[in-house]
Amino acid sequence: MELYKTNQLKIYNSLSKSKEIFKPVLEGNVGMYVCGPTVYSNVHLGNVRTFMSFDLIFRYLKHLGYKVRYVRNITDAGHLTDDDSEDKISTKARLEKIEPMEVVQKYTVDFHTILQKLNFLPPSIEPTATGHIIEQIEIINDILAKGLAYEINGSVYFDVLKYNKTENYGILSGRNVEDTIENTRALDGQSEKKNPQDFALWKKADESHIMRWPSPWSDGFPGWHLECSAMSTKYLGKTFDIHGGGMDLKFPHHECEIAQSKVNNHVNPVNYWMHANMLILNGQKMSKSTGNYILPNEIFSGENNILNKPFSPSATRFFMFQANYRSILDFTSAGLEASEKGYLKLIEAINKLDKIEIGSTSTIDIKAWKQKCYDAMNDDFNSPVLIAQLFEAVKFVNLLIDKKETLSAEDLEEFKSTIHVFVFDVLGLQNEEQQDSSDKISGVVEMLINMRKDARDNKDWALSDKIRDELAALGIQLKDGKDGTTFSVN
RNA sequence: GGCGUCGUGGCCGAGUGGCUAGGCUGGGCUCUGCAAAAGCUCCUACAGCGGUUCGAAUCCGCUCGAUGCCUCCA
Repeated sequence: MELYKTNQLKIYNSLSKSKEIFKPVLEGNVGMYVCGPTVYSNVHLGNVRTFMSFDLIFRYLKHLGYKVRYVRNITDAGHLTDDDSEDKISTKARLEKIEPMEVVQKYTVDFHTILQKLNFLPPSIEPTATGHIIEQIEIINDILAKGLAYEINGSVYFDVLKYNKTENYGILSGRNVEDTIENTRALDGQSEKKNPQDFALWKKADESHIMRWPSPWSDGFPGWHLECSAMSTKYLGKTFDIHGGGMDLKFPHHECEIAQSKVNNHVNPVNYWMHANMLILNGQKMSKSTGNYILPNEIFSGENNILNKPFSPSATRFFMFQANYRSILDFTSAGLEASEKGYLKLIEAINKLDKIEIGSTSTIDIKAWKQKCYDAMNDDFNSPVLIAQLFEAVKFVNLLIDKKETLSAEDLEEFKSTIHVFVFDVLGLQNEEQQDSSDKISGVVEMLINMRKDARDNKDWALSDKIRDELAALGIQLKDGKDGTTFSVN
């Protein structure tokens, strides 16, 4: 039987601002859409955090036995820069003297490479905005026909005030349109709009604009909120289960999506809105536009001004999951170092699992422990609490090896498989320690351990300590236990 | 200015109307040739001020502080 039938999952819904019992539209199936990156520069760690949160959610939903269609788009057109109406992709192309689609390709590859290093599962569908121009034009036609958009000078804008007469623009972000009117006065640069809070569905391209498509209104490009509506509807239906993204997209982006889809399809597009919180650096949100950010590769290589040393992808992953996805997380060297130590401790325990001997009875309630792991994840994907339970498991492992506790064959098997499920399948961590110590290194170290044992038996402490210290200098730590010496590679 | 979120022990970070978070750091003990590892153990907390309550860090109000959005943004 599928696990989702016995696990009641609760999800925090941004729309209701409360945790709700998750019930998919179609039993056993989940449709999930997450706003992906705009590929005009390298993804920074803040971007990655959001995607990582949804990678965890994707992984857990799959583990529960749901058939998940996970759609994460690539925004390769459509974002306006603030100084003019050129879009971000073509601005960058001019700066770098290359074709717009070359920029798109370059940073899409970068995005995929980074996510692969961090052991992400690929989404089911990864559609691009430029691949769905026709669908977007269809939606604009429909909204125009329904009288909730208007055309001016070849551009089409969504009429927010008219929409708000019958619907609630601000339902997600808790705003009301009147406030928006008062407070966008200073920023009202685009005078062709009827009202400052109207947003573009289609923008006419000027002469210098390279990325452009024909449409009934002008040669131009789609507005930046439209692609998500078009692609989510196309692949997941008019109403689907989960829509995710960063907290900063709540307004206006997701608000606009709701408005577009409601007009287009007459139904609420999303049942559960999920928003991942921001990653903070130097007390400020990480952001490309302010320059306050760090790139994943800079973390892995150590080439940055923030961290004292390099950190592996799994250590970085572990750091992220030690905080809840809905909490603001502060990125610091000390924080990463603490997480790395915890991660290594966990992996070390996993590598020792095979040393546990089967006992005749069980002195630990493995079923109760396992249930706590599920309870944590069922409570809005509470990864920090799951990790706390995994550290309980580390404690168990050491006690079992010391024979201070015992497990029956059946319980031991369940214990091992549960650890593997949560550490590798759900959290998506990798056993980096094991990969680093090849058979050859293991053989050499085992030989040195034997030599050291002889020295210790002869009370030749000088030689014994020399072997230990020189190995330590190479990053190989020896650990003397009751049943001999083991080692770990850092 | 408007709409939000948050303020937990040395640090990072869960959670909750009365009952242990967890990790890192520091102290003690056990083990050990010594150390490390491992085990046990100790330390300290819920921004401030009021209110509700038998009882609040947890609910309500105010104050202070931080931060996000309101303009592209994960």
